[in-house]
Amino acid sequence: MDVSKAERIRIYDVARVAGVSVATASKALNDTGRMTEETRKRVKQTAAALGFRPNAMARALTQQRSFTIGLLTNDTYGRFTLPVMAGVSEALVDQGVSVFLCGIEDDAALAKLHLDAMLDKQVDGIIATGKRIDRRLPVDLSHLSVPVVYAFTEGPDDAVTLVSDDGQGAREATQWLANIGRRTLVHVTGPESFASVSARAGAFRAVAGQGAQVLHGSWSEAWGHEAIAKLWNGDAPRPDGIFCGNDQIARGVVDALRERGVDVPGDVSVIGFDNWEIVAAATRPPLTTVDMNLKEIGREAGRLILELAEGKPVEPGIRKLPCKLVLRQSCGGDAIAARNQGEALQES
Amino acid sequence: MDVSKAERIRIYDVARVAGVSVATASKALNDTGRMTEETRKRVKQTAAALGFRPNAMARALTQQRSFTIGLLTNDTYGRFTLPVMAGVSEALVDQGVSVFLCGIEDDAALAKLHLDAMLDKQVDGIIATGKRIDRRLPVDLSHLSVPVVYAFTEGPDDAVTLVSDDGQGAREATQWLANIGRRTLVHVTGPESFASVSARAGAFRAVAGQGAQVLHGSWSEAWGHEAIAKLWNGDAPRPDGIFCGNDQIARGVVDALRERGVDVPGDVSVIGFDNWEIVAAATRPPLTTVDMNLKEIGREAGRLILELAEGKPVEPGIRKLPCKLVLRQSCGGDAIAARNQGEALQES
DNA sequence: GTGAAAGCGCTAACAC
DNA sequence: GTGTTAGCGCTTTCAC
Repeated sequence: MDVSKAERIRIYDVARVAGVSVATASKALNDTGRMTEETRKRVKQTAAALGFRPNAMARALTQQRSFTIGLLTNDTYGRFTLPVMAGVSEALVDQGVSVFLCGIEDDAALAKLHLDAMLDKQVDGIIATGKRIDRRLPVDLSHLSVPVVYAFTEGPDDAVTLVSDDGQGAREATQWLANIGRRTLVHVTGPESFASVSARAGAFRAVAGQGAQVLHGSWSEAWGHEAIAKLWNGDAPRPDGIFCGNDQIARGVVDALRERGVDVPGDVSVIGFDNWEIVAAATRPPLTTVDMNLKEIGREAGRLILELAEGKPVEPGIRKLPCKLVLRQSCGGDAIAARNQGEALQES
Repeated sequence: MDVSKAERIRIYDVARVAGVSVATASKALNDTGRMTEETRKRVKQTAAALGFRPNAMARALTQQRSFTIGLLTNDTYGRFTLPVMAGVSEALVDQGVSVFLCGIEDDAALAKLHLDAMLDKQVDGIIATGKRIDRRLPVDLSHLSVPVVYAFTEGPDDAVTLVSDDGQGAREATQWLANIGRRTLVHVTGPESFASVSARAGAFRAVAGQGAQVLHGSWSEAWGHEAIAKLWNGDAPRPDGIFCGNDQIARGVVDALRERGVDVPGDVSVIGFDNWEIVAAATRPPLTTVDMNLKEIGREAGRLILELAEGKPVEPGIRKLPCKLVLRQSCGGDAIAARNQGEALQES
């Protein structure tokens, strides 16, 4: 006889077996109310023995908390969303909070559909995320009855927003190139229209000098090749350090250099941005690159949405989380840089 | 005055405004029960006017259906899970069903944690998915009180399971190479331990001849390079058609060939497997490759879990969904192949 | 200390 | 046709 499909144990069953009322059982299990320590213990033991698990929906109905949040994203490819999602989930699973994932492309109607479905399901909060920090999702989340946290996507001014610190990441990368002795630096990056591109380019120039060259193109390997063709065929002095706007460009750059017989990292050091494993690890040599710590952004978003859901006050505004330089082999001079970095720190 | 945080409209409000009882309002809105068409219309209009949206949790409590399902995956990277997820979501969002995404790595404890959380939340069903079709998730889903569908991961024999048809995909790819006139075919693929590797290799040999060479290695670009080194430095006749086990290997193969001065697709045709955009599109030339139709697997999984949740009978067993050859430039001879393909079809 | 009773928002029998 | 009543499974006053 199959006992697997047995009905779920309800608190009513626990109460009956433990010889107490439903009310007492509830209080015992939730560590509320007053009662003999003995009673509480007995109820808990019976609950455990029976394998009782409270029905979250019933609980939500009374408590006005569903222990459920929604993650709205327009990043179908998942390059940005997945790490964020992983972080969110990691921060929330221990609190018993589950996450609805809603991919909305850039379709306003689809976004509304998902949003309404989530709201109907009484989510405790919504995390909005996307693929760039200067674009909004095609849906207005500013007047909902549940809290919203924006992570890696643009939100209203008075919202709680999390982004990576592009300036700091670019600064560290450029500084690293300088520290290992590279003197002629170039930044090969994406389209000027991206806010992150300006932020990174600005930081690059602040370290490399205002005259340092910045080349804009698409976010592709092809553009990396093209940029090297421009740099090597032109009249200007060739760079010995190249900081790229993302890993795909960096891979194109490294490939193009190798094809010209230029040694990386012997002759030229290259640093990427994103730390997208599939690209960075497969490059020959593997890319030294800037990691945006998206998972940490996710974790923080999870923590914040939880605090908001619990009614705790959270200071609105944009929070920039630091990036981290990940060392592989495309840069070289690690020992030198480490030493110089150490000195720089001591000086400050 | 901010009206945004206004309390949600309940069915009670609709009933009061429409001048009927709550029961009548419920029936009117759900198109059940009997009443004047006029009453029903009036109730619906008031509901719309007030912006009434039923509380899904309250509804779930009575109906025993939460309109929520769980997606369990151990594919952190998301290369397989994301398309599947997109398909699932696409099939379900119109039905008002939301999806809990749970990444469980290969951690049994984490899996249990997520599973329990979902079960507590009364999900109507669970879709299990992973990164290979011959491995199980680290959690037993076989005796749950909710239906389970396995998509791109191994399940029990009597379960409903969806996988891509590796044999058919490999057959089509190999046949294509033969159709464009390639005579010496080689298959460069992943570790023998993968069931999909055997399936693809078997289909390859069935078309290319039992003596056709199959090289096993890792799923990496590096292995693609290595394989070409072996093939070009050895004594055996060099192939003019190479079918690869995934796109990363294919990219390694194409790069290695180019570096040896071998023209792709002029001298050698290369076909990959996976249609992983980031790899396939960035390869020079872009890869012709086999797409596993993961999104369709997801859609089908969504449809099936819904039928099961509604109590409809679904035939258990493994369902293989067809793969599709995606033409880009690494293969060449499209016109020839198309003609031969056409003839082959007419003959059959 | 413990339990009876009310109620979260909705649906479904069953009266009228 | 429409309304009254009784729950779904749980938490929470408030008596006792």
